[in-house]
Amino acid sequence: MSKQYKRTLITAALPYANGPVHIGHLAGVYVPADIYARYLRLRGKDVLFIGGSDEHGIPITIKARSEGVTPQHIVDRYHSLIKKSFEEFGITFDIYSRTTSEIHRKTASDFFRTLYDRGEFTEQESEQYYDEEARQFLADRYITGTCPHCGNGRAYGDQCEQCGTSLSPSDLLHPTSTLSGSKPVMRKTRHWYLPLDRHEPWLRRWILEEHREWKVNVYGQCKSWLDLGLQPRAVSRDLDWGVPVPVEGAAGKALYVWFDAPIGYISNTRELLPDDWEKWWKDKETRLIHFIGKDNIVFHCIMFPAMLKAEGSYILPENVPANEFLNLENDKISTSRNWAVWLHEYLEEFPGKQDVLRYVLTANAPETKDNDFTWKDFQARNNNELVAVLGNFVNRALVLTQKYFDNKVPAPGVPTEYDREMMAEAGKVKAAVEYSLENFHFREAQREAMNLARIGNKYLADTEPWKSAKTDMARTGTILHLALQITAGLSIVIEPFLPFSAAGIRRFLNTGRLKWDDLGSFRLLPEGHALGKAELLFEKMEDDLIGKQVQKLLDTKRANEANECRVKPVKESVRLDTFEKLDIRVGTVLECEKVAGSDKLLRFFLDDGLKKRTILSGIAAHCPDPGELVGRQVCFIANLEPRKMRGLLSEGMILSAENTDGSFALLSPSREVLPGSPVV
RNA sequence: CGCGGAGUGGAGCAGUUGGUAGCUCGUUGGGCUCAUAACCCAAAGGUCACAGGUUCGAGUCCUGUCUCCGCAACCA
Repeated sequence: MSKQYKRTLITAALPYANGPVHIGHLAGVYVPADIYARYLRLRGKDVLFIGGSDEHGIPITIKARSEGVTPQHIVDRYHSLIKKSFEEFGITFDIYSRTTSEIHRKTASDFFRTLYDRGEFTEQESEQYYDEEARQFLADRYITGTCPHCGNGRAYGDQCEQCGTSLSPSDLLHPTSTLSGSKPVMRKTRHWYLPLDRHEPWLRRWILEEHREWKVNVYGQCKSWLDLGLQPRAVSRDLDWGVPVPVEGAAGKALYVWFDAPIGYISNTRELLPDDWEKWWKDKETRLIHFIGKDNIVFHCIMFPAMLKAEGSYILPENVPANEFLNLENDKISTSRNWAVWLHEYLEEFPGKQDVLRYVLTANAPETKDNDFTWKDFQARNNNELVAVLGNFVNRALVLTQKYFDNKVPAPGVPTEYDREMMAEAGKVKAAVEYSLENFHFREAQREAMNLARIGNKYLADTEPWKSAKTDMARTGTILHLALQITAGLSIVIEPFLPFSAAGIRRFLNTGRLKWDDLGSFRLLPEGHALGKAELLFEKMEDDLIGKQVQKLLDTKRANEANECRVKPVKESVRLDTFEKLDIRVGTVLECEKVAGSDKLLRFFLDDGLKKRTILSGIAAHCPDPGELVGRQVCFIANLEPRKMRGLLSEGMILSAENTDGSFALLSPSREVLPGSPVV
């Protein structure tokens, strides 16, 4: 597959405009896509990098409804927020548009119509639940009811999360619409389907035989779907928010968001280049690359290619480098639970530190498996790698030149054997970075780029120009000359990854933008060239700065827990005789102390009217001062089977009520009663 | 027994077609002092999730088991 292409079209998954962009989106899609685009541009290649917001679909209408605004309102808000933060973050889209644009409506509509006229769709009638109050057909997930298998009253239309069974909405016993709370009714509806089964043979050949080089997660996922057998897939919905189905008698129907969204790549190209867009989508010498996350694989590898093939005049993607997911502090990133680092907030709270986030997300990119982002790692990578290795080297080279050579590039003497070894080593960086980037190994590529700074640091440590300055200025000049050339090389090699810092180095060196092919040369800065003013490229981050971010997440977690602790549904009914088996009584606390060696356990001695009873209870975290409880009366279960914990025998269980925020309250009689009184 | 991905020194990751287990960070010791207590050198640290098998030889191939993530509702 070493085919030569004239140009590369890069697309990045369209973010869904019902929320802002977070670090997961960045690490998975936008940072790698941007690195790739910047790299190719730096090499002088013909590149187009397309992005945009995905603004249709049911979730946006639901969000709008819940906020009492129009869907347009929602997408306007998030589109502008997302667009602005991408710009500020240095994601260099050639165009960032949106699927509510007029040109998209026309492009998607025409695309559908072409396939329709050509008989590429099938039509099917089916019965679906309809919410008469919300006047909307209901997606499976928006219907809840009782699970026919386990009786869970909160099963969804597609799955019961309690017993794990897959369901279809008609299986649910008492279906309820989550939109309005009303009882949905079955209604007939008619939809258009893309018969993927018809496309299976060529998809199979195209992916499984002609694209074995795709990443294993992508290839494996595709193989799995193909082996399972593809099914016709609906491409329309009963919905008024979206591109209307351009067919007579299709009032109230819109294109399914997954049909319309990838066409957004085409519409946005068209918007940017009204007269010239076709060569990017229809010329065999264009290489199309989709950057996406793993959830999107089926759409970009199977459905969209099938659409393009059915239309007939389009090229197919050459590669789809999908990443896995990034977690945040050991937990799944979640928009609805606010468990995320939001790009727009980062930009506000860490002004001028775009490159730090870019660096960390690339260094820890989920290329082969899910990875974890932690603030501690963020801090460590900034302090130990960006500051200590890259920033420090640049600063050393510049400060030394300032000190000994009046801030001008000194004359290069004859390089020593050792100098030449270093130069050879530095020369290898270019090919290593290229190799990794061309195989979409961004993590490795960035590490290779950083190696150039490591080579520089080692060179200075080994040659010790601060020592030779005392005896041999010519030699010192040669050393610094070479160190400055490395610095200039750094401004090239880090450009795709750390564009803001690359610009900083160029400013310090008082030089313009260099070409990728200049990388490896040691003649980038002429003798006598006056340097600019040196500043620090990166600053150390102290614990309190990072601590604030960690605290912010802890607060979120707490808020979520309080939120999630809503009143639970009542358990299954029990007969009176079952209840009567329990022997609940009142006892008076005689002693109460922490159990040595345990964080959680308290040991109670109770007067239960018969004897001194020992009960262990796991509530120490809530009782800073166990001694305070002495003399209080509490309720306990007297006939619970005794159990050993930490070597001590517990004879019963003390009853307490747990509050939604996790705090608790002991149950006590409202006035004093005799120890041993039964609770009835 | 649905399908795909992942499970490698304290942390995060590489390991191309099977041939003595690498990198970054951290730790310990030493060196240097131009530099943002930064830099350089060295060392310690792994039965490559577990159990079998193929092979002269397996992290790498095969079989089974366990754990985590995802799977056409939203979501990178």
